[in-house]
Amino acid sequence: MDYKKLADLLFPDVTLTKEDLEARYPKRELKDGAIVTRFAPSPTGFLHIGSVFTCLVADNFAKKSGGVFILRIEDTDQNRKIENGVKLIIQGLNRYHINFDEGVDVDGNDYGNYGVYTQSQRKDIYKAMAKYLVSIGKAYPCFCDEETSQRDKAIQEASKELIGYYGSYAHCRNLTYEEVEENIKAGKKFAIRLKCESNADHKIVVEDAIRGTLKLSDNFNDVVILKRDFLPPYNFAHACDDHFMRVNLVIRGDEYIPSIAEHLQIFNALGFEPIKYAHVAPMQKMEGNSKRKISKRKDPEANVAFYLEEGYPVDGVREYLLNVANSNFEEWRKANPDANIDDFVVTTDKMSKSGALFDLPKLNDVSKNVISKFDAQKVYDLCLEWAEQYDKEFASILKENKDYAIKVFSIERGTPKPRKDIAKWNETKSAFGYFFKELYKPTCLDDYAFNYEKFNKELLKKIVDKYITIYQQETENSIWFGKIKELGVEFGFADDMKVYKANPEQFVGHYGDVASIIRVAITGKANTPDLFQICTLLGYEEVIKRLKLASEILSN
RNA sequence: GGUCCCAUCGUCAAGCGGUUAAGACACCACCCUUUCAAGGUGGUUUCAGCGGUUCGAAUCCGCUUGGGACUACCA
Repeated sequence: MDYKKLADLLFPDVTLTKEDLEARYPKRELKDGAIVTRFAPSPTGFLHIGSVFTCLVADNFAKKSGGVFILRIEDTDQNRKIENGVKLIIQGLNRYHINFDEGVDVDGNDYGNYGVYTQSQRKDIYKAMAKYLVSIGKAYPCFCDEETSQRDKAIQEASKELIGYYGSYAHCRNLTYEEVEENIKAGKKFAIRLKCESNADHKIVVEDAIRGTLKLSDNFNDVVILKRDFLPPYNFAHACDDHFMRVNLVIRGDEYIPSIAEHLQIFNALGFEPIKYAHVAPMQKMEGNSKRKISKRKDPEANVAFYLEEGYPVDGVREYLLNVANSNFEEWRKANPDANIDDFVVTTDKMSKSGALFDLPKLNDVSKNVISKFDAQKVYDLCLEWAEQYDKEFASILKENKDYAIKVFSIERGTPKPRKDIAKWNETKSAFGYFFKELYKPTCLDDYAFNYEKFNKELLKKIVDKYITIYQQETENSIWFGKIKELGVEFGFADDMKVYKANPEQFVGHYGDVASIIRVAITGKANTPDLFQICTLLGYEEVIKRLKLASEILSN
């Protein structure tokens, strides 16, 4: 068989050669150990949080090693492609401060010397390489239709044989030149298949950067490397693109582990150096008693939009994800509490082999810590940015009361032990809303269970009423608090915690309880920052107004 | 079904043949207390099971169980 002739018959228009491509995409001149890697999404839906995770890791590898991080769009499946898919991905990634050295921008323009970076525009490369494989006898045209493969599959299933296109099921593997020519003349469309030289009994051993040594069964299938539409499936595009983009570490989800053998076979047939892999475990989610991969369909938290909507600060999510990525991150953060997150070096050997369960409470904790370190201006800016998109009412209140709002956010901020009231911006309103007249809702004090039988409605009202008569705008916290204590003593509360603890039955409660009553009366909340500062910000009139309101509600 | 991957507290996890089996989140208790938080201290809870190898196993090897992935002209 003259393979060269066959190749020309199949690809009469293709003149591009492997040598041309090797020359067009020369080896990169980078320092030793530089990692060239890529993120290669398919524009088939929203941006998945797992993608952000993988990108964070990949970006870190590339940047820290003096390498390159590439964005490549894998849009060879024309059926699953969605409108604006690419834009969605890039914008989402940019929100999380992930930037590429080469790739495609939001407007679809390429940047970098190893492009183009969109697979549907790289057809000439795939065709050239497919032609090359045919010309050296390592690939062949396949005219089989879907019916044939369905039928074969049914037979294989029934007889418990391996499922695939191999052996006697590889109908087109040994077609003669004349038969191929005849089919083409008849107008039959064809795909290109790799001529597999191995079998399932053969085992291969692969070193994975995360998994370590992997023992896999070899591929036995004559896999399709060029579909009937002459676009490659993932396997062939992966080999051609990662080779010619001079990628040296492929970071991808572990669902690809079973196809490593197939991919390496393609690299080998092509005469490419085998590539290194790092297979990342996917994020998981609890369902019933078992874990499962976090799913685009079922889980809102799979979509990065979820975190944006909830108002998780970008730095909080990034920090959480890094926490999941590398077990020593926490240690590093402890040692470098104020360091920039970008200074952390992610390593493959510290990456978990099994998928981490997405832990929202942990995210909240991380996020609270991150926010607690922001200054008031930053809290204001980020919160407003969030509110403008997701809570217009709150946004306009923030804008109208900018200086005031910043003062609110300043309470106990910038201290060695800053408050940790909020984990995400959508909590700001409920945590600080009472500061704003528009959002303050008086609450019935009696609804609060103070856990003391003696705390009846009448007593509460008496305390509030009395406080109204003695309240003054103080300049000193100590004076203000002294009055709270005095007020308590008058109604039988202890003004000394130790005395109270020694004989709790002798008192109605302690000064903390008095403060709580006043706190709820003024703010409608049991948990707030320092009440004195709140009163100062609110101003005398407003405080009195609210106390009167509280008293009124109690008399009903 | 076949192939492969994975398995330490409720969750994230250190661990690499000898440890009282770290730490973090969550939960509980206590302490501190000029309120609320924060903080401090302590606690509950873990090596999936069974067999080997070894003086010695969470660690190495088998099997079992459980979970997951793949099994497309999807990626």
